[in-house]
Amino acid sequence: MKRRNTATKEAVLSVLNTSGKAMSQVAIEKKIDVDINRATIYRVLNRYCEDGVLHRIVADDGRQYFALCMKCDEDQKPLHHFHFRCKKCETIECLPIPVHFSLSNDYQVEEVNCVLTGICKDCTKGIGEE
Amino acid sequence: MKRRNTATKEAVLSVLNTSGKAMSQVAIEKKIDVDINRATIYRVLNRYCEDGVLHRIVADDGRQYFALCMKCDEDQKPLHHFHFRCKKCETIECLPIPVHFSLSNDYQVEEVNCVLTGICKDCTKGIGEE
DNA sequence: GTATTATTGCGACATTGTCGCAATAAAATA
DNA sequence: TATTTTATTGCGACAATGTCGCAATAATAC
Repeated sequence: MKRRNTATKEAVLSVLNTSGKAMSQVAIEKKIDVDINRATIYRVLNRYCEDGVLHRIVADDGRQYFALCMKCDEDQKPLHHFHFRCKKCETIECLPIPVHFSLSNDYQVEEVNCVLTGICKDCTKGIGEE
Repeated sequence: MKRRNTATKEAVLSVLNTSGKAMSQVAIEKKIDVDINRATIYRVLNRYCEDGVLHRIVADDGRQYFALCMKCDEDQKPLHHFHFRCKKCETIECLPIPVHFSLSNDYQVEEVNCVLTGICKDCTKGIGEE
């Protein structure tokens, strides 16, 4: 299925790009200046995930977050990495820490989802916006 | 607040004990012979988590799972470990694989939630019940 | 046996994520 | 440029998850 360029898609990507962090649908909707339907945002995000533009993180708050992940582009292959969810500024950032584990090969690992939760660097230092 | 012994609480713990895996509220409710209210199960589970009897895992399906985690008792301190969610038999098991990461100490890590998803050992071998 | 209060069932609620349908608009075609 | 094709969108609805307040129940202490 071919993809079309729309203002909506670009707006979503732009928000994620400038934030540099993983964002939930709600956070994206808040940051976007235009008014985009909730379901549409989810569809745009899901399509970007299919196309490998974004990756999805499910945090321990049970919500989905979506990130562009700059780090992925530096390496050839996007390695699984840890994420950090800050309870204070309510953002999720991709940590440049790869996830390592060794599992007997009768397990078929398809997805890796690792999230650390707490207070992030900026908020610890008091830089984080409330 | 003191805790009281009730049939409900014991039934929930018993189900988790015999299963040996992490279970969701729905899975627990299905396995339990008696009829227990949904909200009550959640409250029982949350109380057990507060008391350190259970630990909570949020999987990448966005749902909470609760486990007794035998491995935790062998060591003095319950180390953070990986979990494996099987898409086929829809169970989550605690893997005896500790989670390692080093993060600069201006991050305050409060929770660790690591879940691998795919097809588990038993289901790969065809042992897993459908 | 009685009093205290932790626990439970019930109903209600907010939130999240998805889906079907009709309307819209981007891209391809003539 | 005008027309066709069909990807995208908005809207409404839905199921599922997890929580909470309230009144009723029952475990423990007295």
